[in-house]
Amino acid sequence: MDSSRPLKQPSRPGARVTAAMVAARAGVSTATVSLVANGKTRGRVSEDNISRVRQAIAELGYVVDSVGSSLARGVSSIVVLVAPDISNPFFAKVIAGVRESLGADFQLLLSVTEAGEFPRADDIRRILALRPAGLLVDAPDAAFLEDLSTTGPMVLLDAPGLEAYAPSVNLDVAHGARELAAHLASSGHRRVAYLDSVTGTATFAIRRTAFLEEAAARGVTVDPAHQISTTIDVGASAEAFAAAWPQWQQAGVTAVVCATDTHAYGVLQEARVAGVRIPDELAVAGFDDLPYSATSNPGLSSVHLPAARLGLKAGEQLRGLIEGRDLEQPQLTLESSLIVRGSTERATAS
Amino acid sequence: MDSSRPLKQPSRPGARVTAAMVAARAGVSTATVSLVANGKTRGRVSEDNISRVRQAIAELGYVVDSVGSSLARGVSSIVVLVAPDISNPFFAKVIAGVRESLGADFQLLLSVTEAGEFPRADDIRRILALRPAGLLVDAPDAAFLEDLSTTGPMVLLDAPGLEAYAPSVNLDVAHGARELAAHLASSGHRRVAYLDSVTGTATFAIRRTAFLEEAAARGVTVDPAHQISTTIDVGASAEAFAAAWPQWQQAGVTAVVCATDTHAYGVLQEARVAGVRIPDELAVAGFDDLPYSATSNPGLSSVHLPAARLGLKAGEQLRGLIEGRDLEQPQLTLESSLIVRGSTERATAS
DNA sequence: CTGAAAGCGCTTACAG
DNA sequence: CTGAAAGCGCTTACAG
Repeated sequence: MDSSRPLKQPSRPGARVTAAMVAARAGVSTATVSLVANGKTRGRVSEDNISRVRQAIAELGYVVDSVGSSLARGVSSIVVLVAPDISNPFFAKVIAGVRESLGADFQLLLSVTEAGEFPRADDIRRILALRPAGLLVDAPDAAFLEDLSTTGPMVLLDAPGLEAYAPSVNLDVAHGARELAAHLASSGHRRVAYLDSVTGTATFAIRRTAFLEEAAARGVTVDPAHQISTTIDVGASAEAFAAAWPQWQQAGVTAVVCATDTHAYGVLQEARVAGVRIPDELAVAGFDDLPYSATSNPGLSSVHLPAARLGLKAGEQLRGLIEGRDLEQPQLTLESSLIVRGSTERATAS
Repeated sequence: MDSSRPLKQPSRPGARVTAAMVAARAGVSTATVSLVANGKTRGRVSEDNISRVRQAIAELGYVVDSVGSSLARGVSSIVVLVAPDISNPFFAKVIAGVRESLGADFQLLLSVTEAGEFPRADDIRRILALRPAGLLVDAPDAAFLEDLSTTGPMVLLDAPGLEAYAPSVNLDVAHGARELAAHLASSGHRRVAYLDSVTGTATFAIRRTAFLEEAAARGVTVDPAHQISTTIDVGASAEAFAAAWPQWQQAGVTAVVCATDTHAYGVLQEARVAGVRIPDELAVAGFDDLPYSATSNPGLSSVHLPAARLGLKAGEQLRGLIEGRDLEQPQLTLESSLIVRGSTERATAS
């Protein structure tokens, strides 16, 4: 009599609906409710009870409590994404890809640390205490993976050279780097500078090494004195370029390759201030192909990396592991390739 | 005898260390372990037992299992951030701010939906089933908040007009919008177009309304026929501008205001293609002041919004609620202001 | 100050 | 097909 509110509104707010309440309403045990709620009725629950329970669930607005469920099962439905830096548009895309592949069955928990730094053993413990269904680890170093020593499902993203630790999805940045070297060489550049990222992530070493090798093979000189590095930050990069440019210019440098587009934006910005004409006086290129590289003036030549696909594939692989499937290809590599824009297209291509 | 491995390495990997194991080692009950692990020993545990337990915890590498803990307490240590779109550099900064204020005590769970869409009742239930310690909701609509009807701690971000639902942190976008109108008026513009976002988020309505009002007050005409809208996407915006420009030009439009910098990038891009000189032929401005707005050529005039502070403040407020404190100021508003750059700085300022 | 015990909500052998 | 019961790991009155 005191339940004057319409039943459509699933229970009064605040009062948690439990399996016991559903069981009582449907006239069955909580075991049966659990079976129905989890779709494990196959040959274990009568049609009659299935529909009773379904109705009770609908009427009460019951949702399986994931804390209780996780405790009983031993794992939660949480997938943890460990990443060193998310204030990066590239990373936003990776996340979007992960979300897409994970779907509604898993919740994505972000474990972020200071830009460029990696979680310590402490943080890891706290994460593992959540009993995640799986782990996605972006751009880790070996030390971190040693620390981790988890036995659960795990997939690495952008972790070249660490394939021994877990199934991985990597980017073939070397390919794009070589294309870039070839492009600059064929445009007539003979002396090139390299603006690297200070982050010790493996991908940056590969970008640089592949570029330097191909450049050397094509007769392009990248003097060690013309290789500098800064944090991934427009301002820091602009400053570093401003400081280095006079020497570079004097040494006959006509192009600068940046480890990320973000670095390149700094160069573009400072070049404008300093009156350096791009691309005629200096060609500039980056990696990542962020959305704004198509918009800057001139457009920024950049090695395109499939961020969303990286996240998508990693999520798919992880799902496979969580569901206990054998992965057909534990190691995936996604292509990269150079997008040429105005920042390297000289009128005087050789 | 069979434990030949060094004890420093906290237990053998894979074997979960429980409070019972710690209790056994320290020669106390699990109740005491719990008290020590949670720092609730004040007048309840002897110094002696405290140090025994601490030592056992260290030796075994015990970490409180958060699933068990959450079930017993009734809430988890998870803070859920509900947001309509994260593939947006603006949002990456908001997240960084949230992380900073939340610290190590809480885990940040991202609940993302399709760009521009909001979670349905279904998704909400699944989130609430995690028993979050608190909710952070970015740019919600009233319908969503009605659905939510949660009683737990919740803080809204960028939710102007919805202060009745929960403590909020908002951005004073109207202020920047008015500054922008004043700036364009004083630069001599008399006919201006407006490129809006199709997302029905309140902030966009406020940006537009405030701009239109101030423009009108200053004798600047924004013909309804010159107000169009697209998704927040460089390409979509570029296309829309390409289609609209001939008419705008004919009608004497000399400036276009974009609801976001992302829209503005599309305009800049297309303007270059179409040979429209910026700012002389057309002035362009946006909102958000994304990092690349300082770098584009010309630099993009934009209303700066403090993204990181938005996340930071919201996180702080939420912590307050979770800890049961009364908020001194349940409603916070952060300033916005116009940053003038080359895209609106005509040589011929009146 | 301390520990035995109940309970959080669920899942899963197990016996019927 | 069904339900009583044990158990997941922890926290918190409660009695001592």
